[in-house]
Amino acid sequence: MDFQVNFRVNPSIYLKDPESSEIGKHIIKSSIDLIYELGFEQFTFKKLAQEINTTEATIYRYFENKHRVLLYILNWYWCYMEFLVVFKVQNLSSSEEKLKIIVDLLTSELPESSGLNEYNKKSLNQIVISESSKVYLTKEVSEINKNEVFKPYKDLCAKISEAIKEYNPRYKYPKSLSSTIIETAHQQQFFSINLPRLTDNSGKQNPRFTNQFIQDFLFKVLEN
Amino acid sequence: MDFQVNFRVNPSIYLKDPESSEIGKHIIKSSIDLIYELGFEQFTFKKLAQEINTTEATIYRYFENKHRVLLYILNWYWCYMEFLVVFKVQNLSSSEEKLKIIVDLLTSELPESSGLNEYNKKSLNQIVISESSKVYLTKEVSEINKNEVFKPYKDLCAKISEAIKEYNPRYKYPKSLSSTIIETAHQQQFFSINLPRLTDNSGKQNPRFTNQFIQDFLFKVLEN
DNA sequence: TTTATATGATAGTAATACTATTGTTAAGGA
DNA sequence: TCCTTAACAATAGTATTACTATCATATAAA
Repeated sequence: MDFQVNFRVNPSIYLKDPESSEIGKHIIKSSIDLIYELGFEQFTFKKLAQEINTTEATIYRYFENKHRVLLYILNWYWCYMEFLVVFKVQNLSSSEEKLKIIVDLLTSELPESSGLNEYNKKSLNQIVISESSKVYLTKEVSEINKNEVFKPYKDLCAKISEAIKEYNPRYKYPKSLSSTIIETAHQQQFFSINLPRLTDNSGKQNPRFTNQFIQDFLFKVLEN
Repeated sequence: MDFQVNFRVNPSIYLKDPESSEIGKHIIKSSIDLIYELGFEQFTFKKLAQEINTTEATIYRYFENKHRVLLYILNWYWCYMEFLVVFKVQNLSSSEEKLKIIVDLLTSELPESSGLNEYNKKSLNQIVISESSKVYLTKEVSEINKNEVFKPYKDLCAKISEAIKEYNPRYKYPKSLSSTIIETAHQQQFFSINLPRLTDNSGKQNPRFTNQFIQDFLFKVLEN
């Protein structure tokens, strides 16, 4: 299956829709590459402008600031992840299978399809792991949350919690467990690479480690 | 019990030991207040200097940059938390009790003792919740990790994983489970306040929620 | 053809994240 | 006692960041 997937990202995130022009698409594509390369703190609109041969002024016509760009990228990711969850889980009768698929999706790299202006999935993946929490860990969360900009994250969380409830309707914390496995998926991958002594994956560098840890954990928690 | 606790923080974090002078102690104390008040991004050495009636130049003699100050504060916190864990868990024979105490410590506010130049524990607590991951979620993690600056975190993690192994020696992921409950303790508290739909604590605002969630899942995971 | 819109080019500002220099004071050693 | 050193204050200065503003040009829509 190879088709174009697009999501309508909440308009309050941007000033001008980056999907509406070539330069806009270029902004997102190159932002993903640059944030991956430099880290979010060192990423600036000036560097981005140089990269895509335009000016800071132009980029500011699309986004208020770099935080909004990160928010846009993550909104896209959350929407895509929810789409993948829905898509891959449909027609499955076993709720155990559903949960396994979900854990796979959360801990594997995004599928690299061959669309033309596709984002670099490897970079996007690393951004999700290393930078995603910076999007809400800010003094202005409550303020920006008023515009529903975290809705795709909440929707993804709700979708996963449905599968959890299906597997065990008596479990009391389906949403917290969802957000925990989403965040833990990023964290344990980050720790495995950068601070392995915070994991049980030091040394061997088992690429399936996070997957195994979370799956083990999830089913034990949901056991009766 | 009311006594002075001090920890020797890794000297590579600072240029001049802030514990060695009044102004140094003032730097840490006021940094905690200001980072809490402004958030880490808006916190600057200029504002800090104004707050304590000194100059930027003086602060730069103690710390290379504000990231190091945050690292110092969190090192102190991790050391203190490990101390509390060791202290409160000693003499307990039941490993179940030990784990319950640990979860309590991770999800409650730090004890407010009455020492003189004590840090504001409420602010410190919020900093741990909202800012702690910024200390490692940076492109330079591996670089700064070489100086052992995350050792207190790893030690805390190791200490908790000992209690886990004691409770269930066959559990395969004690360290990952430790780091997961530490991080989840912060996350779920943050989400409860700021993005409650990512939790099962929306509306009611149960202050014991995070505690109950983590205790529930910890014992289910460690059950045989 | 007119007109609106998007972009490019350029300039400018306030704040940030530093570095450097110089002078004063106070403590410690000879 | 004098001499030295260290710590800090005061000040200045630089490069970069995070914007905002202005104006000219190209191009696509009316």
